[in-house]
Amino acid sequence: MPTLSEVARHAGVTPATVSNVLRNRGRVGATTRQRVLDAVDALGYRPHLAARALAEGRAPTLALMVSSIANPFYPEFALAVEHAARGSGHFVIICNTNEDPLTGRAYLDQIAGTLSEGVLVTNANLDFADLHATEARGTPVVLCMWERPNEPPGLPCVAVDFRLAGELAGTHLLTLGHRGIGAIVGSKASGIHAARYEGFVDAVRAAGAPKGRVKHAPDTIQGGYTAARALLEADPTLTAIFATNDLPALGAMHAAADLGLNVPGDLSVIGITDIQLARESRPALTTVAVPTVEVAGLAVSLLRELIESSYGQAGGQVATNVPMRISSAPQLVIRASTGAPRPR
Amino acid sequence: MPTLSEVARHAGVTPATVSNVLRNRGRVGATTRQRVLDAVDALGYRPHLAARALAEGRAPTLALMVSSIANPFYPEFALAVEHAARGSGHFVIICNTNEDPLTGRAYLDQIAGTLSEGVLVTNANLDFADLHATEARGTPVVLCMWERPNEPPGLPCVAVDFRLAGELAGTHLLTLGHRGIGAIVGSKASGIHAARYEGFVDAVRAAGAPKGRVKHAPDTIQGGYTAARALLEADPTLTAIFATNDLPALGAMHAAADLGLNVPGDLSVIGITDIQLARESRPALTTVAVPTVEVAGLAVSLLRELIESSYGQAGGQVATNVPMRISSAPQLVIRASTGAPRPR
DNA sequence: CTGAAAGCGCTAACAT
DNA sequence: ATGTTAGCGCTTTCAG
Repeated sequence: MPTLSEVARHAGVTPATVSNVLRNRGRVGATTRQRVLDAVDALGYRPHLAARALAEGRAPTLALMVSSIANPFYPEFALAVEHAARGSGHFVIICNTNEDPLTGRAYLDQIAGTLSEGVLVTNANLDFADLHATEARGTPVVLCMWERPNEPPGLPCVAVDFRLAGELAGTHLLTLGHRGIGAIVGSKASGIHAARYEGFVDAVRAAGAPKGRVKHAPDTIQGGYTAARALLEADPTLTAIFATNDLPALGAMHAAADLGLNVPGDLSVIGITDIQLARESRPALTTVAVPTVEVAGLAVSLLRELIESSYGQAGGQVATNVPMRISSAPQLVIRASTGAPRPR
Repeated sequence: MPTLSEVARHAGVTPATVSNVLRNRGRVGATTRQRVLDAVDALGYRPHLAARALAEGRAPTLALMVSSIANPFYPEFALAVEHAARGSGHFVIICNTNEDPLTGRAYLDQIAGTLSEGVLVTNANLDFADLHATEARGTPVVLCMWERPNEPPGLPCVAVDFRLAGELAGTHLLTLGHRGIGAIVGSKASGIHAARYEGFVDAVRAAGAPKGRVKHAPDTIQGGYTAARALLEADPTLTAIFATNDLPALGAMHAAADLGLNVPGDLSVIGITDIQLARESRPALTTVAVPTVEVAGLAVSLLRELIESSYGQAGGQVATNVPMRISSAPQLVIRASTGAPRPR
């Protein structure tokens, strides 16, 4: 691998000049520039990113913390993040925490500030203290999916109004005429889906409808399946199920199938997020769509801003107030899994 | 962020000594070592990975080239790769090529050898010439899912006997009694699923069964859906569908549902790979499982070996013969989407 | 067993 | 418009 100096020698100039033409800095004569450019591709020169990172004091990567990329929401989000990141010349390192705060901390300790100049956090079950620590050490952090626009966390974030998402789902079901509605809410350790459920409950209460049954479940198809069966067996009069995420909603549809229930004839099912699979399930899942791509874009651009401004600052303590971006509102997407309850 | 020298100063030793204790190199006195260790965590020191990479002449990351991480197979594979990579202290950078060779090349040009010391390639539709070029520049490359153990590519790889996978699928259907079988084969530009289809055809031919219809389709649920409908409409007597991948197989099941066909009563469906979704579909998909985790492990360890040995070599030209690892055989996993054909 | 010194490949003032 | 000079933070001979 040829180095900058080799290119310089080959072109009969100094390394500084080569560096300048490569990054369009100090003005360089048109003829010299051409000579350098020729040398560059004569030798097949590629800048050494690690060397550059060291010299610039900044790394060309962003770390994306996810609990497990096997959950289909994350790949979709990761794709959008990568797209946005490339726009600013960043590569993205995927950090699977497997829901383990220690793994998360290990990642943060190792790469934050040394290999990545910024950290994007999805619901990866990380320790907030660790996040604050990495921020204090000078590496900006942004939370990608904060669920409560009205209750900012202590960290920069992009928020999505998930309470509204829950409300929209509830209202849709109510409007259709459902009164017996079961709810499957993601447990995720820290009751992370609480806002979604609150929105749902508010909608139901506003309609003066009887509050239905609730069951907590892991954020998986299987989790939703089990929860739905339990719900339906405990109360066979339920005509609809609301899940705080698409995966459990999909599981609920499977449960219905196994119970001989037709969706949406006998049971309506609605989720939240609108992952790819929601479009591809049979019947297609009605859900409340979260603007995933937009959120990824907002998160990356907020992170970039924080990164830029952090290089102005002295130590690590950056901004005075913690910034929050709010995504556009979640939107109800009516597909085939919901319909009017039919008298049984 | 404290540096090595600061730690050294704090501990009253020189940087060299700190480096030594941190990496257990030159022998260091127990007492000095302790002093250093204390300084390290008194200051909260973290090694600067970019600096280390530069000094060592090697980077702590591996690049994983995928066509699009949105295809559910890749996240599963990526997870396994990351797990294996962490075992050797590597982070993994996800490179989505979106099937575009130019994007792939851009990634290779930028990170291979400067930010990543090795490249893992899945069916990302890259230009082989580019791959050879990065290899020639000294960065090892390994193909993760070569489909023909008997026809090694010119690159190091881990091969899976996909011909056998196709054969297993075909045999299963034949054994069940099917005679009218439709096939959906992934197009993927370069007819990448040819081996799978050949195996299937061989099985069918060996049984003296009439060769059924074939339809090419993209490797998606939608692609399988469309292809299956076409197949079924063209020949309603088909009692089974073989798809060269799980996603199209899932699509075929949806098509069956929309056509009012019961699976497996009216139509049996089988795929290849055994992605997570295959287990979670209704009915659960019968498929031929590929040892994904094993493949990821083999790929990473082969890559590691190539990396180590490449540091011995002078320029870039490494081994004399191109290594190939072969995974254990694909295995039929019978679930609920296949059964005996019922007379219609 | 520990220190001194050179340098990885690049950037960034500052000179010229 | 180009060259000089210092490093970035770490590793690594080679001395002591």
